[in-house]
Amino acid sequence: MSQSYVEDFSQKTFQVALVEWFHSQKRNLPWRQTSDPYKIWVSEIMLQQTRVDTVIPYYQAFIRQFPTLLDLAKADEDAILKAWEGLGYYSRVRNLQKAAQQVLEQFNGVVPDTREEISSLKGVGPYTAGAILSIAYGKAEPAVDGNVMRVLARVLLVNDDIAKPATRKLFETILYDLIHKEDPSGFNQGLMELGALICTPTSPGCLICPVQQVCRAYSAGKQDELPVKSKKKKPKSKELAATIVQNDNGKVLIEKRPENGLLARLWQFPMVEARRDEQVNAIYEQFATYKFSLKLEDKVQEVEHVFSHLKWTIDVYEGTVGNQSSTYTSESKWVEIERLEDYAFPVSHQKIIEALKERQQFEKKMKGYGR
DNA sequence: AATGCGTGGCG
DNA sequence: TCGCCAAGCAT
Repeated sequence: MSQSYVEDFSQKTFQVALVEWFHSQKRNLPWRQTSDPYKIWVSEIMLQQTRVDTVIPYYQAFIRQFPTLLDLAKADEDAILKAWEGLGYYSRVRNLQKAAQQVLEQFNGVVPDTREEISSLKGVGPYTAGAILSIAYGKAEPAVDGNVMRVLARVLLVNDDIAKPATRKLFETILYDLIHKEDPSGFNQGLMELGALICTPTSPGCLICPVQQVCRAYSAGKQDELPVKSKKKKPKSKELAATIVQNDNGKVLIEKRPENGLLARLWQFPMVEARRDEQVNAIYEQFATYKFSLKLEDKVQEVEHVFSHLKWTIDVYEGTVGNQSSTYTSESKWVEIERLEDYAFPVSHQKIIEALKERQQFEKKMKGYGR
């Protein structure tokens, strides 16, 4: 019961201390310079599972490139993916664009200000809905993220496992009571800011905490035991082979990843899943569907790519083809090495591309000495 | 409810 | 070196 958690809790003291602390100590972040719901929305999507320091440059570039909801709605998919390159969770930006189009079609171009309407937008879940409603529109709606659950688990001494979906709902219920009705924006952001700066996952700064006097975990000396969070499984390993195929124009072959799933719609070098001892066969089999014949050369690199649930080991090979540079599918294309930067690749491939360019430089130099 | 979906930083 | 983490959402 949420009632039992806030019963005998000095709500007003907590609210006032938190909000005053936030307004005096808050960081000066780019998305705090605007009241434009679209820009606040973009920042909230970027900040999902992503650190502030990582987001800042992406946010600034994104807003410069897509200053309004309309600019985003009409942009090319390849352009928005390129703007998101390196941020991860790429479905976020595709959902964001779909949602921008939804706002144009269904809400006359205005980001809606009710929980029901805003929750109908692609990629806007309970947290993001509450964040936009409170920060952009001043509505007294909870915004429960990992910071908020950690802070409240400590302050209110909640022992529920914060990895369970039901626990987020418990905190939402608590917050409808606990939220500061006159300054929901400062209150919600204050909870998150406190979690980011003071009430950190390890070694929380209780000695300088603005709500130390009302914190139940601190009173009980349990701030290091909370929150309770069950562990994730460790990523499963897969072995893959990628091939850098070059034609005699010096262009390399890239292909677009599938519509859905991991790294959806990003580009990559042709890649197959195969154990080390079967990779050469697997590669030839893969290229049997193309209209040219492949001459496979050496393995040149090995790259690790760790996801939250997967671990790839990619062996990188080089290969060449003759004149015929047509390809079998429309989702593949030949690209000059200098133009690879126009396409959005996963981070593993940025390492591969970097190494490829270094090899090219080296060969160029050796050729110069040879003559 | 449980799982899939990225990346970089840190102790 | 490596597990854990950081302003979650879709299915």
